[in-house]
Amino acid sequence: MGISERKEKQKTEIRKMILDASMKLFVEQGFENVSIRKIADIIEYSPTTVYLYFKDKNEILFNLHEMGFQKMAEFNEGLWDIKNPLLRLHKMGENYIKFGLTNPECYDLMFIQRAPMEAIEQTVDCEWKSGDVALGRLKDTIQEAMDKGFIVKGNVDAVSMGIWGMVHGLVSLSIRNRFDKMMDPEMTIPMMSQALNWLLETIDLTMKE
Amino acid sequence: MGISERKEKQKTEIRKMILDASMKLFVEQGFENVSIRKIADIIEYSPTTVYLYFKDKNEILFNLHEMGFQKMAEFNEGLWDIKNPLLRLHKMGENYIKFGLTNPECYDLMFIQRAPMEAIEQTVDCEWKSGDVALGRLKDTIQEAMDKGFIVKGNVDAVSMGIWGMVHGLVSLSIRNRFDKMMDPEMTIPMMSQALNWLLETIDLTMKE
DNA sequence: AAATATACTTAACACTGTTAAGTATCCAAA
DNA sequence: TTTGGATACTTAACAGTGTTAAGTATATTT
Repeated sequence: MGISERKEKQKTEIRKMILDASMKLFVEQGFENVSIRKIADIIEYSPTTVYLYFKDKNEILFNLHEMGFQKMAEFNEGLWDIKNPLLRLHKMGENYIKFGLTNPECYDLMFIQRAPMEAIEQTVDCEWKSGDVALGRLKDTIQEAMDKGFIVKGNVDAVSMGIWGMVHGLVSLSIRNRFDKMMDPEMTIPMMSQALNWLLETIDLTMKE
Repeated sequence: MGISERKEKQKTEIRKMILDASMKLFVEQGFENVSIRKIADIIEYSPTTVYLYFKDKNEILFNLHEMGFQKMAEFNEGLWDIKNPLLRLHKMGENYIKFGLTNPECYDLMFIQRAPMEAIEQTVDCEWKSGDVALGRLKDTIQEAMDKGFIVKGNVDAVSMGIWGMVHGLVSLSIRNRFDKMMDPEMTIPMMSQALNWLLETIDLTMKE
């Protein structure tokens, strides 16, 4: 079936064109400028054509959100070679914050915007795979730190949630401008590092006694 | 100048009508249904009249955000009588999470949406007073706990930021549906409590030795 | 009575996501 | 070769959004 194969290829090629255009708009003009009409302009098709390749805008934004996770994965390359789980946890937290602050729009789409989750809702398996994978790595690291007696043993799920909550809270308060009027802009990053250090030093058992 | 006073009163009365209508839409139909035209419909004026009383929609949303902080303050009444700063800190955290989860749209406007901060940006003093007050209370409690030797001494600003970050992170991940596909919906609230307890127990020096 | 200030409205601009209906183009069967 | 149908795409429209310039009554002041 050479013909239907070529058809299929064309289908995925136009899908790629749409996603490329979306990404271009996203990185060059920001989230609010990713509109169906502007995408259509770039790929030189009519706006309605976009709907022949994607169910709705949420599905496009879900794909951008996935690319965000890929970018984050690249950003975290080399982290998984770190043997000491506590040190790895430290670097993971630092990287998470750094990634969020240097890619605020990307982070926003991944962890704040509703659109990608609404796209998942209308899917068959209805799973947030990217999120699961990312949290999984955190859990594994914390489990390992507990097993080795580096931090106090406890509910891994709750502790993971707490640590993720803290770094996400710091990043999202920052990129949604809740720190702007609260403190010197030059101090927010050091302060966030300090907050993370405080948490990780507090749970660290290796330094004590 | 009785006449200009009456004028002024009328001005504030219509402002109140607009805000009442906005709040009505907000609580009955949700954030996405607060539109200038719908507000105008309720108060039985034309949409453009709204702009004679408010600079833009952001200014209206800023006012709703302020009402949110008032609601939160009422929610927290009785907290300030608690003598033990560590216990108070505990209850503050619990209340913060509870408030966020029971008033998600309200919380969203207060701590996630951009609109209120954009309204502040175009103001004269350019200060987030409500945020300052709320964080101030957290700082005071943490300072007190440090002074009394209940928790490890450290940078109050960083610790406050960390704790606020964590509770905000948990609430915002929850109300922006990042936990939905991650765990049993019935377990998220207990899990969040557990995460908070874990943090506060970890920093608690009163139980140790 | 005329001029001016106040309060409000109409109409429009420039957008948004989305859908129903219509039109070419290509491919296969009669 | 011609006809019929699937494929790919477009036009036009719906139902909204925030916002502004310009116009119109009404009321007040000169």
